[in-house]
Amino acid sequence: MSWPPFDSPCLAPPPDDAGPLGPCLHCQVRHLAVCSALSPEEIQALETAASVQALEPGAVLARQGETRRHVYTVTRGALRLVRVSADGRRQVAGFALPGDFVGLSGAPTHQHDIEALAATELCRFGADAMQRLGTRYPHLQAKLLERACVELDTAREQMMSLARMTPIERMGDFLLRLAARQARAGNPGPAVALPMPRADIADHLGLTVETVSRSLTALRTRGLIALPGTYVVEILDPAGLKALEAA
Amino acid sequence: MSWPPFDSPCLAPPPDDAGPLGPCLHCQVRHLAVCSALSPEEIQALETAASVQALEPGAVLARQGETRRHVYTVTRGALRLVRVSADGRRQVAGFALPGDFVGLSGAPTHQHDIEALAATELCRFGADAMQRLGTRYPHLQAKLLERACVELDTAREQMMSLARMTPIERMGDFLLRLAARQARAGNPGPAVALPMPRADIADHLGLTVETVSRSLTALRTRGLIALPGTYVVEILDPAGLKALEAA
DNA sequence: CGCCTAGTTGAAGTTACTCAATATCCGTGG
DNA sequence: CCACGGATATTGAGTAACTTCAACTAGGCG
Repeated sequence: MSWPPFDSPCLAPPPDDAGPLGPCLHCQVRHLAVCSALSPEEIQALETAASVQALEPGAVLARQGETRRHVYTVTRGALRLVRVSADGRRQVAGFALPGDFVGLSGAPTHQHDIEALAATELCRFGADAMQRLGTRYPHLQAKLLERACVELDTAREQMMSLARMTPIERMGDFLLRLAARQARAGNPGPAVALPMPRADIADHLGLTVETVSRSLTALRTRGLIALPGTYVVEILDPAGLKALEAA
Repeated sequence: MSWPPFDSPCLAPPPDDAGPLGPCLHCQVRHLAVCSALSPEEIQALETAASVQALEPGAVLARQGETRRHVYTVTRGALRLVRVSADGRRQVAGFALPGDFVGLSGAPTHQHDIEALAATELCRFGADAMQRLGTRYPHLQAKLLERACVELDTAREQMMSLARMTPIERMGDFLLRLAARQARAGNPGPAVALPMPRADIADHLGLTVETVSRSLTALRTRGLIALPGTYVVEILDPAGLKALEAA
């Protein structure tokens, strides 16, 4: 099995004084701090509860049904959240990129398989430690809640996409969303990396691989995107893509 | 416009000593308390921040794009969360029944129109008051977070349904889910009330009204459900319905 | 009692899926 | 370094399924 090439930078470049926890954990904590406006005390508490974890492409972080013992924040790479039904139908609930939380759920067990799409690094927090921290630092928990609510909004957007958009519109929506996330993570350009194979996009958008391929071709034919490589999309006409959805 | 008949009981029957806040607020607070194992102090704080709101069928609680000033818990009736795109495509993100929270979102504005499907009563909390309460009572905020995570799980289930199920399977899934929610609210029987018209079910499941109608007929023909009235479904064979989805 | 809205049922038309063949990309081994 | 092999992606033709369009039925309110 070969995986799409994908290397994402740390969210915030590690400063020289990264400290004993190493650059990646540091930048993750910095990221959390930036997002949450945490106090030094809170950051210290987070750092104490965290540990770093690395995954090879294809590695499995968790399996559907396993007990949820940790929550994670992604610092590098990419993950997919996959659900497979008894008869083999596959659904990719989402992709986790640097800065995203993974493992948030109301259930005591994981609701998805969580698999690395590329070389991935995460910060791991014990679920109960996180809960204790949340109780001790309400501000932190408030940010977690906000994060969950944003995820909720995203999921509902995705529902709209699945329920009411044509394949081409879904593809455009997906690309714009991915571009926005990569922009937030520091990738400015029109080139968007696709860390996942076509099959994952298909299972994410409720389509077949063939339809995904045809949709990409259609967008290229219309001059909205370019496809310099299998796993790279250049967004030539963001406004045109956006217009697809609304129209 | 006429609305499906729907009357849901208060979650917990109001005791005689309902107090100055009235029976419905009382039972809502009791509900929150039961779900959250709140302390008397926390309950008192909640009651102080809350006020009751009633809606006629068809009344609009909020419009997409409006500033979110409140969060609500439903004590009676039913609501729908609707999103309409620029070109008129409609999506019902979900239905809120007694015991559900409404208004949770990561965005500063409402992401959906929120409309009453029946005579509805809610408890209203100021959004910032709620935030203050959450900071002051971490336990309460933890419950809110859990609630949001459960919503997130639900939304992802819905994604699976939209992406990978046939119309008949979606219909079965929807009915089972609705039955489970009504069971939790105290309705035990095989009879499930549909507080919404067919068009709302269609826009919720990503189908057309016609397909919804045909799916219901198909389920009835297979002996899985009965349709004693337009807005009532009897689930004759829950196992058979469940088997549809997995198969 | 009649109109109007909502729901059901039927026939035709699109659209995305399925099946099949070809092309391309990568990693491997000669 | 090039050639090969396997997997992934693209492209093409046919089919099934859902939607669309249309007619009909049922129920509620004036």
